[in-house]
Amino acid sequence: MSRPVRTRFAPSPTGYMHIGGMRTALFNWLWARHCGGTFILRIDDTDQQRNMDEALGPILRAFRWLGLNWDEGPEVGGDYGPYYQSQRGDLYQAAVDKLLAEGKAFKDFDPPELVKADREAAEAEKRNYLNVRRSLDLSAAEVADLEAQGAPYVIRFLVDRTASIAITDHVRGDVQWECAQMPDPVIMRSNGSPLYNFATVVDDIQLEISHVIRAEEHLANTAVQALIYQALGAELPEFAHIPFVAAPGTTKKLSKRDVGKYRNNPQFRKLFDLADTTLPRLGLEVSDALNPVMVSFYEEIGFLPEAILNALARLGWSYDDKTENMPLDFIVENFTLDRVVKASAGFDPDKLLAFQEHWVAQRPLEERVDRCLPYLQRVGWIGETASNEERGYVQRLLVALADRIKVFSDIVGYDEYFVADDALTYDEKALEKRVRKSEVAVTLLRGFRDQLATTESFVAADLDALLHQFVESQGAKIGDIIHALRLAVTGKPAGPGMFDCLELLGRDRCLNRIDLLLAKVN
RNA sequence: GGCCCCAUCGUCUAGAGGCCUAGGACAGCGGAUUUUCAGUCCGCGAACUGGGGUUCGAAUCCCCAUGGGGUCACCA
Repeated sequence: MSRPVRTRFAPSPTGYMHIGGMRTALFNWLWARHCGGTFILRIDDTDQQRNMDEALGPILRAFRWLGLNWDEGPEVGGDYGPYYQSQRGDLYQAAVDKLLAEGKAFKDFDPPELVKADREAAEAEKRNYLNVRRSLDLSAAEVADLEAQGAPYVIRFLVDRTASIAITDHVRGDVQWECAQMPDPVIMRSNGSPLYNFATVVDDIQLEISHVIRAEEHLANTAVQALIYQALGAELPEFAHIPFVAAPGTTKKLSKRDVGKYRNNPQFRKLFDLADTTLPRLGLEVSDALNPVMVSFYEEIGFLPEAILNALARLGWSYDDKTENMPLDFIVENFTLDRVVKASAGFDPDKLLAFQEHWVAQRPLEERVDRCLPYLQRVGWIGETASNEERGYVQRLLVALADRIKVFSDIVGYDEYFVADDALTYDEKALEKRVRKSEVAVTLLRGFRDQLATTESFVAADLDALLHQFVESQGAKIGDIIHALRLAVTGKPAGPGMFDCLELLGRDRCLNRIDLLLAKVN
């Protein structure tokens, strides 16, 4: 039990990185880093024949974005490579040959249709399905004959149905199974490619994986895998079956297949709303690869890696009874398997947003500017290379916006600070209430417009004083005009402090916009 | 259905027999600040699935029930 810690995450190249899978990867990464061990990325592509760059790109990108580096795997290589299952055929073949030679596996010549019929028959009789070992009755000569004829066959691992198998799991404790009802799993297809349950064991042995940390949904697979370890004469790794990530507010596994349903999930709503309003502005749209179940969504929409990492780490793991906000290095230092809970953990968008707010608040202004600029460039509100002037303006805007920017793409919702005066859009409802139905407001606005035109200083504090003096001289209250003023210069009923808005926009734009509104209501 | 796993506030969790009239965080609600929104501050409501045991004592241990979930491929 004292071998070096080596953990792995073995994604299938699907073209996207699932948030639940990312959490599993994170736990593997954390354990390796906590122990000063090695974290490996292995690509489980035994069943894949698509474009590898396209399929793997988003996955590696997610790891890079979150800063989860891998010590061995694609692009970085390593002493145990290759790290693509599709390139490790020799290993699987050798293992199969060994099992075959020792009588621990057999060639099954039953055609797929027959196997299927067996299964359906069992089902019809409400009997538990067990594969029928017809091929086991074949003599050596018959087998040789069939092979000579080129008859297709799969290779099955021969389960000892009198045995039982047990593991000690770091989160589940002791778990055991009786093998009596266990079908002999196919370990190699008729085309010679290995199946997951087999390949993963062969790989984990060869890669000297010390801890297999994976989601609970793999617990059932573990029985046959453990049997294969034994048959191959290998020591079992340590297992830790962590709870799976559930859909918000449910105990059902978060699944890419249910993305459509999640739209109606009240707790998921916020994220989908964010996706629906912001993605299109960025020239993107919700898709199978880009939605709140996928890591790329959070990157595109402008979440901070710290927030995602913090939220993911807290899904099924805790440090103590009060610590919530934790930077990665703290988590690495304190992450242990014994503090992983057993019950499934529902992904909580609200909590994620809260982590995001916390970590954004920690970032220096300069960095927040840097993170917002790309979005503004994407929508064309500032130049491809931001001028110092533009940068300064965005910086002042961010100061005024303060905590209102939750995710960095939120900045594209503040078009009023960038569009031409005559392109400003107005909140109709507020306009009706605050301007059209309020003669006082219009009158005051007209009067204050002249004050703004002639006042010397156009900085927030002075404008504040100016307006207060003005309303006092008119025998009015600030509330009588301020909403109309806000509508006039920003078109919106809410936003940063009024005087910050005025200063930010500057005299010309303010006057121009007030005139435009006044003309509009007359 | 077989096998396996799980069960504390709405959610994420703390809790490893007395520290629990069950703690924290998020969300919710109320109040304060304020020109709006966001924020901030203060406060409130909110949970041990049920039943049997074991024990002086159980959220914590055991059993049963109930409920929820996962998995049963020539997918990973």
